[in-house]
Amino acid sequence: MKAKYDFNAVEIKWQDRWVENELYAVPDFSDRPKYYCLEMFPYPSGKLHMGHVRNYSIGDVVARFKTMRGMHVLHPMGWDAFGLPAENAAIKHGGIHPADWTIDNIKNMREQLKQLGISYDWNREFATCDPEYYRWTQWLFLQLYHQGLAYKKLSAVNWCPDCATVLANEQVVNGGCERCKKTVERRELAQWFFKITDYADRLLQDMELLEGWPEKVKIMQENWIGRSEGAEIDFKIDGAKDIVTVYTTRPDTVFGVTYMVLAPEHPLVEKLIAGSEKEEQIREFIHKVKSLSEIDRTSTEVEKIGLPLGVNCINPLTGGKIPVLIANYVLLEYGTGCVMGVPAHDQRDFEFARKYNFPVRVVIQPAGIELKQEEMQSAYEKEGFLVNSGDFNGLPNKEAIRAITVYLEEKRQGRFRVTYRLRDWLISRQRYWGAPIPIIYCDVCGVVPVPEKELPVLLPMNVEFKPTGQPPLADRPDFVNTTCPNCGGPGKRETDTMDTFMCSSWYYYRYTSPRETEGPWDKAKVDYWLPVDQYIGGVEHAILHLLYSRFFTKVLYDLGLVSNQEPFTKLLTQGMVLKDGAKMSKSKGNVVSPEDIIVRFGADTARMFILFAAPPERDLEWSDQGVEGCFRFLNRVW
RNA sequence: GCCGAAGUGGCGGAACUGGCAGACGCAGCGGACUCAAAAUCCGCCGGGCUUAACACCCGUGUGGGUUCGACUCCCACCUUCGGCACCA
Repeated sequence: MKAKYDFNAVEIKWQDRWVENELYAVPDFSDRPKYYCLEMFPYPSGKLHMGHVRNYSIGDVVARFKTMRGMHVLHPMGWDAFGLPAENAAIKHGGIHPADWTIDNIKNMREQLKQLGISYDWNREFATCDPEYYRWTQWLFLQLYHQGLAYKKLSAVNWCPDCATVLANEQVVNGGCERCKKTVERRELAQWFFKITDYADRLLQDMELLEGWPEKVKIMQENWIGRSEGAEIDFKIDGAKDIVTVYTTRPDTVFGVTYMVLAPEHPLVEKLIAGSEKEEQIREFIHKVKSLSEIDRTSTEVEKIGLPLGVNCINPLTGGKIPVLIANYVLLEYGTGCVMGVPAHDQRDFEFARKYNFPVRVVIQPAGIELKQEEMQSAYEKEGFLVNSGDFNGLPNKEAIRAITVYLEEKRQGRFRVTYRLRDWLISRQRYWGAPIPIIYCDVCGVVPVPEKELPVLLPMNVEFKPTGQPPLADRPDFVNTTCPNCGGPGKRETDTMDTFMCSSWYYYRYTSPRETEGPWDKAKVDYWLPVDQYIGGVEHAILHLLYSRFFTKVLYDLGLVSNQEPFTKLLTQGMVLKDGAKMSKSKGNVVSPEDIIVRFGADTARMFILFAAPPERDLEWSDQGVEGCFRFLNRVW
């Protein structure tokens, strides 16, 4: 009879031999066609979970398949090692340094990946918290800075009271912190931003290059960028020199404007109410709206409240006077922070006008029916022909959009404008465990970038970790106080660190030349290997990580640092691993640990089951019996 | 509300371009081996009507339609999941 399938002996024997022979070490170049297979690198949280096993098993199959087909395959692994959990662990179990915690976890997870038998070239491994790595993260920040793509501005930011840190819009989920779910508040802080909005159009247009991406991911990015075409129109304030500029996608309805609404934070508001008798009342209202958390502020459930400023503006087309107010539903960040109210042709405006008794003025009539403002039960938002609109009467409203904008442009009271929902990328974090932003503030010279030869700006090791709201680095005088590289006078270092999404926006270039010291990478090697032929990871990165990586690639392309316009040719978003119909999570207690499975059945059983049980892009329902079935199968094969 | 995806046996899921629905695995049932059990091996395994067997009928979320032929295409609807959400 055949010997029993002793998976333990077999797996260890071969894994040792792979290491001995450096079987998966990949030379930098080859005559064979290249293939770059990449799985999203993990955050070293402690141990591998089934999602990792699935992700890396899929990648391993692709890499091995392409190798067997005679291709020269790059299949590397590394660590997304900066981030909050390390710091939280340090805060929670005092005495553990985030660096030690992270390094420990990496050691564990590396061991587990080796046990799984994934065919990585471990010679190319790195962690984003290595100074030799974040040196180049900082260098890249400087490149963006020199391009005018990094800027600092005071702005209301999302503040998580629990994590005592600022969150990107992207990290706010349903008004709560992405990590701890705590309701997010608003605070004014000076923050560093990247001008990703400058690239909005290219990010949108180049999506046609991404044939190997799931349609779903492309649509999500498209919606996130949220391009909209319209016009800016200037309304003069009656009896003053000031101008209110609105953004609208419906310039065809300008004749129907019966009120005007500014965001409470709009810069003009202060000026308009100064000295007015209602000043106090208005201030109070503004304060109330501002203190509202993001969740209350943006919820559709919340009642729309407006407050007249006691000022009128002039409709540039009719010359008529229109009352100006402020309201909680108008957002400063979108468009111009100001909306014109057209109750007859916008449902939201219709409801608002009902509440505050603003007139409903019909300016678009559908063919065949006559709309009467007194009888309208809802706004008419569809197509029609212009009425009550002076010289534009009779025009189909689609044509009127263009005609009216052109007319306003000639009068210099309006212009075509494209707006995006996408906001600039906020990269400042008031946290310790991240790459320091390489900037020095000098009383004489102002904002001074750290000279490239002085990089990296090292993260000091000896720091207190307490969520005081002050960045921990600010408590270290020997870090903060420095000399200005420009004038040699006293300078203070920036104490914010960078969003970890920044570290993960370029790591796939680093694998091509992981020990490079003259630059972030060797261009010849990047040109050889990039773009990544197959990228594999969870859908949860459909927007953030993938959009940021695309943005970075375009900036790098413009700087001549890379030759590819897009980073990832093909993308596979694998489904989640579920148990009992829910995502595996500690809180639900339905976690199956890869370790146990490997001990009981061996890595091959684990890999086989996870590949076999569901198609890669679909969610996978965990089944203990299915695992046993795979194990039995392997026994039979053996 | 808007955008998107998915609904197939007891379960996970196959079915590539409109051509034998249910591959493969799990569970279940029957058998072999065994004193017995586990393991292993063999057979059956959507429902109905039959049943010695052939044959026949119904079946891919619901209701219509196109077609010689529909899980597959078209229209309407229902359910579930994911994303966005006062975006002017």
